[in-house]
Amino acid sequence: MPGIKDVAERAGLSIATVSRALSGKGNVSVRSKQRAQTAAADLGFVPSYHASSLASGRNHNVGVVVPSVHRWFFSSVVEGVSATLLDAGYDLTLYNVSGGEERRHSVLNDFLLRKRVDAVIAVSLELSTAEIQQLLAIHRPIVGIGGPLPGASTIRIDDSGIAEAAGRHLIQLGHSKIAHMTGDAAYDKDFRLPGTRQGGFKEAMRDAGLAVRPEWQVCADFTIQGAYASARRLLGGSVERPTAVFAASDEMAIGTILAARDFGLRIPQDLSVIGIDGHELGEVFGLTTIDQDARGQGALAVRRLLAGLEDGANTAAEDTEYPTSLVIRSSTAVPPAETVALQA
Amino acid sequence: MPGIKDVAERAGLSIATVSRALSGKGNVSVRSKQRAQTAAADLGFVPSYHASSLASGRNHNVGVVVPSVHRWFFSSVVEGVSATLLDAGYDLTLYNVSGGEERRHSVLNDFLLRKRVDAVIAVSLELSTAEIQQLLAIHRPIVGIGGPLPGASTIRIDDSGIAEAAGRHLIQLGHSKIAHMTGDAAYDKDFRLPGTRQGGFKEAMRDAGLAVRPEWQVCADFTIQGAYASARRLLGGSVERPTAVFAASDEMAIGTILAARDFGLRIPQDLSVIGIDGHELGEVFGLTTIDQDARGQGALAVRRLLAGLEDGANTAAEDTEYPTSLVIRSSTAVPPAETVALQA
DNA sequence: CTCACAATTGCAAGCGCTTCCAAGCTGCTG
DNA sequence: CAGCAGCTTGGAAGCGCTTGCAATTGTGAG
Repeated sequence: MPGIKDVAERAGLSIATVSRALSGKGNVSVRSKQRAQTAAADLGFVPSYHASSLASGRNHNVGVVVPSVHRWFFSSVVEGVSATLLDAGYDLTLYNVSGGEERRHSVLNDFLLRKRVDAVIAVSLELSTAEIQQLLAIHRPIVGIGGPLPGASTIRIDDSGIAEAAGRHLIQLGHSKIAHMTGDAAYDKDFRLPGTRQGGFKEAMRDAGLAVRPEWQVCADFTIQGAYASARRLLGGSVERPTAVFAASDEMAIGTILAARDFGLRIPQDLSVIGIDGHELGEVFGLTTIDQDARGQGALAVRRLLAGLEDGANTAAEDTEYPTSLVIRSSTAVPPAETVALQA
Repeated sequence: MPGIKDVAERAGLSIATVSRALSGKGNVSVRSKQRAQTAAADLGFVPSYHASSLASGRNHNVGVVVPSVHRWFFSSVVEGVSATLLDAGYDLTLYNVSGGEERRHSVLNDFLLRKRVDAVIAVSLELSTAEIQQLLAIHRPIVGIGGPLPGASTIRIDDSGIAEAAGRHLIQLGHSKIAHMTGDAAYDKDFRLPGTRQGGFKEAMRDAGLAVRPEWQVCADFTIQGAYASARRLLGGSVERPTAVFAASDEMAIGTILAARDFGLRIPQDLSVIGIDGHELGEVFGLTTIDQDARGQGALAVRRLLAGLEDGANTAAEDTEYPTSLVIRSSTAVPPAETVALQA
C-alpha cells in the first residue's frame, strides 16, 4: 500500500505539498496539484483515514444510533442518512442498540466516546441529560430524529398535530366511534411518541365533543403482527365495535385491516382505518395515512450536521419541524348508515 | 479529554505500562494493572481509536456492505451482525449501496480501501473478481452472505435445494399446477438467487414429471407490493389458474396471498402458497415457509471473521452452508378436489 | 533594476497510542 | 553468595498524515 511519501517521491514534491494538493486545502500551484494527483492515481494511493483523523481531528464519520434497523421508520431514516453521507464522502457507523439496555449503555458510554465520529445522529432515542452532556462534552454535535433531545438539535414531525389531524379526518367523515391503537408503554419510554400521538387524538375528540372510550384505546408493538393480534381483540371482542380506527403507525393500521378482513369487515364500508407514516405497503391496502418522509428526515439531519461541521461554526441547537402530508386513499370513508353493535 | 499520559501520571506508571495494563496484552503485575484501571476509571479515560489503530494496525471495525437496509433479509442480517459486533467491542461501518451503481462503485473503490475496516461483510452482493482482489490486496478478510463470492469465504443457504424442497412439498400434497414467483432480472445480476431458486424449483418439477408452464413463471421485485401486483395478474388473468404458488421470498408469498384474497380465493383451500425466509409476518398469514435464520447468518459471519482476526491466522476461504428448516403452517394443503379453469 | 509583498513550498513537530528493546528486579539454583 | 532466568518496567521510535512556521520563489511597483 503506497503512502503519501511514495506519492511525494513520484511527484517530485514534498509530503506537505502533496497533502495540501490532495486535500484541496491551502495554496498549491496548479502544476503541483496536477502532479500530485497524477502520482496518487498512478500509485492507487488511498489516504489512511486513521492517520488523517489523528492528525487533523476530523473523522469523516458520523455515528447513527437506532433502536433497531429492522423497523420501517428506522431503516427508512438510515437509508436517507446513508445515501447523503456516502455522497459527502463520510462513513456511517451504525449503532443498533436493539436487544438490551446494556448494549445501549455500552454504545453511549464506550463506543461513542472513542472519538471516532464527528457527530451523532440519534433516532427515536431518548437520552438522559447526563448522556447528552457526555456527548456534548467531547464536542460532537448531536441531532435527534423523531425523539425529544433536550439540549441538542432535533428534527421531528408535529406528532401531536398530526394525530389531531388524523382524528379530525375521521370525525369530519362523520365518525364518532373511533378507536385508537397506540404503542406499548415500553415504546413510550424511549421515544414517547405513542403518548404524544394519543394526546393529539384525544384533543381532536375533545374538540369535537366526542368521548374517548377507554376500551377503544388499545395498544400494540408497532408491528403488523402485533397490531393484528391486538385488533382481533378489539374487533372480535364483546365490546361494541368502533366504526373507525386510528393507528399510530401504518404497520399497525395494516395489522388492523388484516384483522378486520378476518371478521368479514369491509374497509372502508364497515370500518375506516387511518395510519401514520407513508409506508410503501400502504398503497396495497389503500391505506389513508399521514406521510412523514422518513428518508427525507434522515437526509436533512445529515445536511444540517455537515453544514455545521464544515463551517466549523458551532451552530446552536435548533428544533426543526419536518412537514407531513395527509394522503387520502380508500381505507377511510363515511361510517355505515346505521351502526348496530355486533357481537363476534 | 484525558489521554493515556494523564492516566499514567495519575497511576504513577509509565505510558507503556498503562497501555499494556489496559489492553491486557503483555505482562503487567497485578498491582500495576489495578492502578492503571483505577486511574483510567477515575479520569473517565476512553482510548482514542484513531491513535490506537494507527499504531497497532487493528481497527476494531468491520465494514458491512448491503444493497439496502430496508428489505427484510438485509436488515435481519444487519441486526445479527450488529449485535455480535457490538458485544465484541467492534464498530460497524455500514455501506448501504442502494440507489445507483456509482455509489456502489465509490464504496468499493474508495471507502473500503481507506484502511478503516479490519474486514468486510458483503451481503447479497456479487463482486467482480477484480473487486474481490482489490479487497484482498489490502489484506482484509471478506465474507459474503447470501451471494457467491469467488475467492472469499461465504455463508449461504442451499438455495437450489431449498427451492426444490419447497416445490416438493407442494407436489407431495398433490399439486401439479404450480406457479413460481421469482425475482426480477435486475436482482439476478447482483445476487443471482432468483435464478438459483427457480432452478431448484424446476428440478423438483422435472423429478415429479410435471411441466413448468412459462405463463406461470412470474416475477416481482421481492416486495409485498410488487408481488401483489404481479400475483393479481397471475391469478386474475385469462390463463388457467394454478393451484399453488411457490414464491421465492416470504414477502412475495404474502403479496400473493393478499392478491388471492382479493379474488375471493381461500388459502389454502383454493390456493396453496409457500415462501422462503422465515419472515416475522408469516405467522399472521399462516404462511408455510422455509426458514432461513437471517439474523443467525449475520451473527455467524461475524464470529467467523473475529475468530480469524484474533487468531491472526489467515484462515482460508471456506464455504459454509447454513441450515434451514421447513415450517409448515396453514397456507399449504391438498389442491381442490376438482380444478376448473376459472376466468376472472 | 531593486525592493516589498504575496504565493508556494518544505521542514519538522506533533496527533495519542503501541510495541520493541534494554534495563531493573526478584527469587532461585549451584 | 555469585550468577542467571524470568518477570516488570520505562524509554523511545514510530504508525501516516496535517499544519504552523520559515524559507524560497515569483511578481508588480517604484
